[in-house]
Amino acid sequence: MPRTEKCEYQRQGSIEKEEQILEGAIPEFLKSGYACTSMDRVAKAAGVSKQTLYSYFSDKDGLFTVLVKRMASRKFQLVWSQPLAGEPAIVLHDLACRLMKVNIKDSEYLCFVRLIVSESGNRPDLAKLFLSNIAKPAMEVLTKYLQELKIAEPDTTARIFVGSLIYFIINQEVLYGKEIMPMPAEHFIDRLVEMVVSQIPS
Amino acid sequence: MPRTEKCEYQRQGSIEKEEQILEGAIPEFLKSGYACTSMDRVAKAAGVSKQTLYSYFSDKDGLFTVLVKRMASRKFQLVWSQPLAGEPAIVLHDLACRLMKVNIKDSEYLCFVRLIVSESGNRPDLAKLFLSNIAKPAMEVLTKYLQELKIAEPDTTARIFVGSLIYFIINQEVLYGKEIMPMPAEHFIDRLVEMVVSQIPS
DNA sequence: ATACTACTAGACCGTACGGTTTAATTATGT
DNA sequence: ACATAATTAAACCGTACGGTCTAGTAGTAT
Repeated sequence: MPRTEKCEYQRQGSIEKEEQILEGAIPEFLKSGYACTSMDRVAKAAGVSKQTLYSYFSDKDGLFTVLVKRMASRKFQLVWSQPLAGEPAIVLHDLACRLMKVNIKDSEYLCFVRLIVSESGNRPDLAKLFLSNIAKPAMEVLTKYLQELKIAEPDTTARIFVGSLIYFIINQEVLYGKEIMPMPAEHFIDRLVEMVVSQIPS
Repeated sequence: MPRTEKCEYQRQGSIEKEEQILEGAIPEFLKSGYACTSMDRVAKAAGVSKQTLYSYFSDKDGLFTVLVKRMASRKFQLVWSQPLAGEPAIVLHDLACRLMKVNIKDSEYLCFVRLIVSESGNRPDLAKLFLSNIAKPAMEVLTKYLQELKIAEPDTTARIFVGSLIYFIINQEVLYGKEIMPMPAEHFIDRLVEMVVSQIPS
C-alpha cells in the first residue's frame, strides 16, 4: 500500500507515481478503447510493474474512471478559457477556428470523443461527466455572449453554432468524411458565422 | 458448405438462414459493441449452432461487416426516402421532426451510430460505408431542395441544418444530455427552421 | 545493522473467447 | 433404401486477459 497517509517520507512521491501511471495509460486507452486495452500493456506503457499499477488503482474500471475525469477537466481549457468579447463576426469566427484547429490538430481529443461515445452505453456516468465538464460550460459561455448581442433565444442559437461545428468535425475527421464528402473548413465556418451574425437585430 | 451454387434443392433455404443469423446478430452487436459480443452468444441469439454460423460467415469480422452494410442500407429509407417539396418552413420542420422522432424512437439507430463511431478507429472502411450510404445521400437530397429555394451556398447550409440536428440528438440521447442540459426538441427545431428560412432571399 | 517501505519481475489462476473438430441427427433427391 | 447435404450439440485448443501471489531488490528512517 503505497498511499501511506501517515508516512512523511516518500521515496519518489506517490502523487508523481500516480501521474506517471495515468500518463502512460491515457494513450493506451485512447488508442484501443476500453475493452481492447490490457492492464499488462498499461503497466508496460507506464514503465511500472503490474503490482504497482494495482496498488494505485483498484482495478481497470477505477483507473479508467480517474483517467476520463482527468481528460475531461483538462480539455475544456483549450478553447473556452478566454472570455468572448468584441466584434461579433470576428469573435465567432475566431472561436470557430480555434475549435476546429484544436480538434483537428489534437488527435487526442478526437480519440477522447470516440472513447466517450463508445463507452456511453456501458458507462452513462462518464458520458454525463463529459457533458458537465466540457459541453455544458462551453455552451454557457457562448450563450452568455449571444445574449449580450440581443440575439433571440441565445441558448438555442448557441447549440446550433457549436453543434454544427462539432458535427462537422466528427463527420470530417472521426468518420473520414474528408474523403467521402469533403468540404473546406474555412468555407463552412464563414457561412456559419455569417448565418448567426445575420440573426443579430439591427 | 451450405452456400451450394449448383444445388437447386435447399432444405430450408440458405438465404433465409443467413437472414436469420443476421437478424439474431444485430441486437447482440448493437447492445455490446464489437469486442464484447461473443460468437457463442450470437449463435444462441440466432437460434443456430456455432458450426452453422461459421459455415455462413467466414469469421467474426466477416459477419460484422455484412451486418453493418445491411444496417446502413436499411436505415437511410426511414427519413430520406420521400422527396422534399412545398412550403419551406413546413418542409424543413417536417423533415427535422421526422429525423428527430425516428432517432429517438428507434433506439436501434442510436446504437448503430454509437457502434460506427466506436469502431471507426479500427475499421475506417465501415465508417466510410456509413457516410456513403446514409450521410452523403441525405445531404444531397437536402442540398438540392435548398438550391431550389435559391439559398446561398445550399451545401453548407444543408450541413448546418443536418449537423446541428444530429448533434442535438447525440448530445441529448446518446450522451444523456437530457439530464445534464435539457432542451425541448420542438423548441430547438423551431428556432433552427426559422434561422434557415430567414436565409431565403425574398 | 535492522526493520520497513516502495517497487519489480514473473509465475500463477480462473475465465472467456475465437475458431475447429467430432459425432450424431435430420431431411432430401434419386 | 441409400447417399448426400444441412444442421446440431458439445468437446476441444490455443490464446489472452484481469487480477493475485510470491520472491526478491533497493532505498530510507531509526
